[in-house]
Amino acid sequence: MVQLSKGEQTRKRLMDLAQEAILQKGFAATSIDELTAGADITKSGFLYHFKDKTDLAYQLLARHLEHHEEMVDSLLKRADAKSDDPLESFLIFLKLLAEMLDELPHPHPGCLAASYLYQDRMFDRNIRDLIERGVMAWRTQFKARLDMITQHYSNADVDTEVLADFISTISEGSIVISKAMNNKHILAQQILLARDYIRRIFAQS
Amino acid sequence: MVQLSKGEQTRKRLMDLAQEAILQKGFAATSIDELTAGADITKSGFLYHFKDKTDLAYQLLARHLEHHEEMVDSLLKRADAKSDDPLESFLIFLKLLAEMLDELPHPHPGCLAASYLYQDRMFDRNIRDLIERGVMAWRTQFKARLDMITQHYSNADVDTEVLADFISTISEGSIVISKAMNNKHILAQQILLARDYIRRIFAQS
DNA sequence: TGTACATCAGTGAACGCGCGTTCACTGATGTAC
DNA sequence: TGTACATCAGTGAACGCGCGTTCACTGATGTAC
Repeated sequence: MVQLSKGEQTRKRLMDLAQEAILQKGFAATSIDELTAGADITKSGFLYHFKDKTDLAYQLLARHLEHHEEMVDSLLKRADAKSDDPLESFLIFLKLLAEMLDELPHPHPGCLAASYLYQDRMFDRNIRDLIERGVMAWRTQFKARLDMITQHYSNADVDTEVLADFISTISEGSIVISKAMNNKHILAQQILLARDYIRRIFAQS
Repeated sequence: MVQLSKGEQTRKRLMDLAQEAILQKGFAATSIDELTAGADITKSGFLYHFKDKTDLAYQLLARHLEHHEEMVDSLLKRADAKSDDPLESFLIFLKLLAEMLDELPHPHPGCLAASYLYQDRMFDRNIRDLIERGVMAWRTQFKARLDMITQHYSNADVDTEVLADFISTISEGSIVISKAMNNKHILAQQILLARDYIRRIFAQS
């Protein structure tokens, strides 16, 4: 763990509080007042760390996308360490992802990008572009894996770009359905279905 | 089309404006003022139709779930008319759904239930229960279909409840990814993948 | 080692605006007898 | 056919509160010479 300075600690506390509140109530309903009350700081202290409220939104999204990328990279690496076969490795990755999500202590709080997308008129170009680049990065990463797989299993006729998006679709969709049903196991269940689909696509017939 | 009274027309205009605004900005950022300005009415006129702002939210969600149910029922009926085989009929349904979504003139504006779920602390029990019952209804309806299919194709080993949720997951997830990438064709692409998966599950080997 | 200055991490008061809600009232239309 | 009353679909003024932002200021820590 990196040691944080006093200012960085306050800043992190504000961002953590903000992320939780935004995922529960939305951006507009999350007030600077409630964050500063939670972080034991004044409103002016908040504005020392963030130039305004949308600056907070931007920083928060950037941090979220970074964390997400780190998490996926780490799982992909662990999967690669377990198999040299691209298909097998990707299936292991999906299994690790499902396991990780199922073992979270609380129900998944939601994806900040999805939350923003359902309020996107609140934000400017910069933020919408950041989301698009984020989702595009997931697509590119998964597509590269799937292209490698199709080279090894040429019997499969598949649009790897659409299939790459499928992983993102299942992730985002299962969060929504999990929230709706108040059932934290839905994420893992749905991801394992996607995994089964990919397995079937490339299964030798 | 049913003829609407003057009051019902105003009410519908308010609800249409509200739904669009909420899907774009979220509930908290959608003000009564902007709706009444759009509907050429005073704020007090709004409160004649809705007892308060959360009453609007409730009515809106109820209407959304009704519309959704009618749409799915109509597609299922059209599919049933084309085949007596439960698997074939379900596959036709998914194709009709994909076609319908792809032919929408504008990008899909989003699902009101998902929007609410990403702001659920704004709402009370009633609204959260309504969402849960809605998603549960989708599950029940699709599960019944899938159970019929498994009876005809007993070679398949499948959890029909999880697979029923899969349809909802893809629907919700593809809306999010479609918004992120600003590409309205993603919904149909993703639903056709889910369709392909179901076809493979029950394909004779 | 001392001093001057810069940066960090905030405080505190004030601002003006927009919000949801309350309340008393009203003209037009529908219904009972 | 006339009259009394009820309902429909609103108006208009006022309310108090919370919001994001601005501005001038400050004590503690770090850095240059």
